[in-house]
Amino acid sequence: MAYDSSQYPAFAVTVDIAVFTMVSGQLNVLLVRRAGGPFAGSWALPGGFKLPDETLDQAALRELREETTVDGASLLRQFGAYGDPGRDPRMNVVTVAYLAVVRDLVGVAAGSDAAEAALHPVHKVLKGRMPLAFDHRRIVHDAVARIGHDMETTGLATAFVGPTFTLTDLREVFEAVWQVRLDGANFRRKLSTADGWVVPTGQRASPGSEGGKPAELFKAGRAWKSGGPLRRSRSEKAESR
Amino acid sequence: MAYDSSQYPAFAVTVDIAVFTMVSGQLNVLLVRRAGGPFAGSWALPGGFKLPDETLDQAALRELREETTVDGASLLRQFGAYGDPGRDPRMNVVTVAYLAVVRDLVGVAAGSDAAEAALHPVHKVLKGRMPLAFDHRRIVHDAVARIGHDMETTGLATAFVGPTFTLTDLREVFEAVWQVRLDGANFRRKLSTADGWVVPTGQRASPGSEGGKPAELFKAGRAWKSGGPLRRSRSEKAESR
DNA sequence: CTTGGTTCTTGTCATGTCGACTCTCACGTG
DNA sequence: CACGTGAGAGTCGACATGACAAGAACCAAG
Repeated sequence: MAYDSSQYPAFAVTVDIAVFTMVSGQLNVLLVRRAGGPFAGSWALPGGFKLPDETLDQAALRELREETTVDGASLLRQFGAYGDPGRDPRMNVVTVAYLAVVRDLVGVAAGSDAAEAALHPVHKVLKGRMPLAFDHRRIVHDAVARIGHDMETTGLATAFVGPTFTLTDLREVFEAVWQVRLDGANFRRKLSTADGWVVPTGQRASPGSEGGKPAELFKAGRAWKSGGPLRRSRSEKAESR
Repeated sequence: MAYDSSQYPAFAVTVDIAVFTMVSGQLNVLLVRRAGGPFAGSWALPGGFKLPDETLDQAALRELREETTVDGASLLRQFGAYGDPGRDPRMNVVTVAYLAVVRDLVGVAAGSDAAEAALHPVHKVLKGRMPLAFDHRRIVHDAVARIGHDMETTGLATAFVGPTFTLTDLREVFEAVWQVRLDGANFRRKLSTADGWVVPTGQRASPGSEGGKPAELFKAGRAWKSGGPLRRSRSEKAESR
């Protein structure tokens, strides 16, 4: 068996990154409008070609910085590879998909390869008739499923909130991603039973215009390193989203 | 932006498959001895190059059949992509890793690209000093972690046992993969509380040479479609394996 | 055929967790 | 200063869990 590399099919390898954030209680995903090439003008996930001298993780980080102004830092997470024939009309492309969760997406700007960048509610992207380039709709769908799953087994939920947060902030993350309603009192009991989920800061948030008792501000504890505090019930998990 | 495919770095894309099975209460992985090329003579995961006109899933299925006599059927599961520079000395290769779980691995034979195929206990591969080709040791490590994880959230555990099984058979799967000891009585209670985990067949297994009451034979119920019956406790999950 | 050892199976009990609910507290608004 | 609102604390019953004990069904040795 000879190892002439020319006898094996050549592929381009790309990375695509699904960046999620919370906008007024709704899960949103960052999309860019393609400036050229196939699907020009369509919304797509930010991404680009992997270079030979970088790892996949590094490529994802680089592309995210190039196409948007998001600095994904350390919360990039690979979750799938997509290589169906014909998924890119130009050539054979296998893409490795990453997801990231950020809390503030204020400086969303388009990079060199993108004409525009904007946040879109996930439910509109998945359920509505909003065509995405390539198979990116499927990738977004898988990413959302992965987020819901990882919030059970990792501390991913804390990535949606800031360094300090109220329990209501955190609860709304679970409610939005899992599409459930959680009892605030039980949520507090679960999170504050001496486990290290949340650490009180002593400060209080100022109530909204509708009044109410000011909520305590917490920061995330150590327990999130090895899992999440809540698990979806079997019936909740069966939801299709 | 021009779309001349020659201006983008070319990669070879491969699929590697980690096939796991249970041998006398121990988790084993199927490895092949490389017949030629880099790492000739070393043990490696079965795998090979993806072709342009097939999906990644199809490539994994094909390679598994070519290099071994395993017919992985529908239980192939993609779990990661690996593309570090230099992981293959020949060229730029990105590999997409799959895992499979089978119950009977009697007809293990080497295919065209492999000189030999054999099962190896996972703990020897990971902890002992058994060098694998490329970064396959890391891939096996990730695959084992994924199996342990998926056994909490999918019905993967049932893939280790046959169409009918005793509760002890099934319990040993959890014990071997999670490296824990489970109480047989509580395990039975959990699995048989009218949920549809196990369905009695009415038959009984014949006890081993050491005697004992013959165990009931069950078949898997519907509940495994949407999760697993057991969850690891936080302390168990912290184990490094 | 009896005895001991082994495994499977059923049962019990104390403890812990979970969902649902009520009540009080502290704020803003009219 | 009442009132609405959201935060936080407490209660209760249902259920799940871990630990353990005891009975049932088999094998093997004496």
